Amino acid sequence: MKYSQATDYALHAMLYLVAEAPDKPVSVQLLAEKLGVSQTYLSKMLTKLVKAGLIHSVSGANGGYKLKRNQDDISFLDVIQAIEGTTSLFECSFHHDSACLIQQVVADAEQQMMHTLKNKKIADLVPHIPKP
Amino acid sequence: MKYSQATDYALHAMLYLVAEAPDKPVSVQLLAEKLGVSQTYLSKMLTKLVKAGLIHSVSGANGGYKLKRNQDDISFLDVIQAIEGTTSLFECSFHHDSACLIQQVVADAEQQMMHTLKNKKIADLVPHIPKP
DNA sequence: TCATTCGTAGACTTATCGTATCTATAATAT
DNA sequence: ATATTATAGATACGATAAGTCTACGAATGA
Ligand code: SF4
Ligand code: SF4
Repeated sequence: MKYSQATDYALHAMLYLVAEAPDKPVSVQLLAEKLGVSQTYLSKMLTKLVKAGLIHSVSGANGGYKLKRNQDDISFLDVIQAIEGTTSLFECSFHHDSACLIQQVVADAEQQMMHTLKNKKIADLVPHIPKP
Repeated sequence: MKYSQATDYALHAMLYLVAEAPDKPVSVQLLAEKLGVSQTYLSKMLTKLVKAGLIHSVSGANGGYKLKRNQDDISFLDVIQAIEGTTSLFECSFHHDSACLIQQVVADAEQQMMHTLKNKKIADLVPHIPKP
């Protein structure tokens, strides 16, 4: 069980947007080049981020993507859930109890993780970006 | 991103073993019937649990599986890791920094979850098993 | 000893999902 | 208008999960 590689791309793209966040939108072409991934594929993830309300897209010449919200509001959880979805980590196959304990234990644990990811903002690590 | 269904089966099998834990080993045939899954498939998971040192197998007539450790020592994390493996939730594609922050944030969050799963023992919810 | 019962292991098939590409379309700046 | 850029859908490919089948080995008991 792993996060998809798409999440990896999305996190890096967001980090770039937050770090270099100018007024000008940055094109998927530039981002894709930085990340070493194809434009068309990366655009799928960016579109998901748009639909999640994290970034804003501008069509046409000199268009691209820029942040929508205040950058300090964007957490790791936001990005991850935008890509991976919000379905819970564990779903039992039988459902014979509405308040089942196995499910509840795993859900609890997942909540712990989500809490940490929610409190960590992308902007938090801008000062520490490693050199590519 | 979800836990595999195999984890679901393994957790239920363990719960059954802990709850009904007699001296006599319980056969995969019985377990498979209880869980509504084929014997051969379930046996794969049980074999993983054996290799992880959680249960003990007895060959031959009247054989089967029984707990190895003290049942109070068996945590959710033990079972989950036996099935899913122990590779971390997130691995970046570039690795240009040995102490990368993106990776570290996610790893931290995962640790939170693992901590919760480690403190929760299978035996904890024996008193609350729902009726199938 | 021999047949029966039961776990182990590997090869194998099938289904599902992540990864990736291509193409057509809509929106916008110059 | 034309070039530029995001969006959407179809499609193909590959990896992994899910599940089956069969042969083998170990223990029991008759
Ligand atoms: S015991 Fe809980 S997790 Fe298992 S099948 Fe029933 S409701 Fe689902
Ligand atoms: S920034 Fe961190 S997570 Fe991203 S590629 Fe570099 S080391 Fe990996």
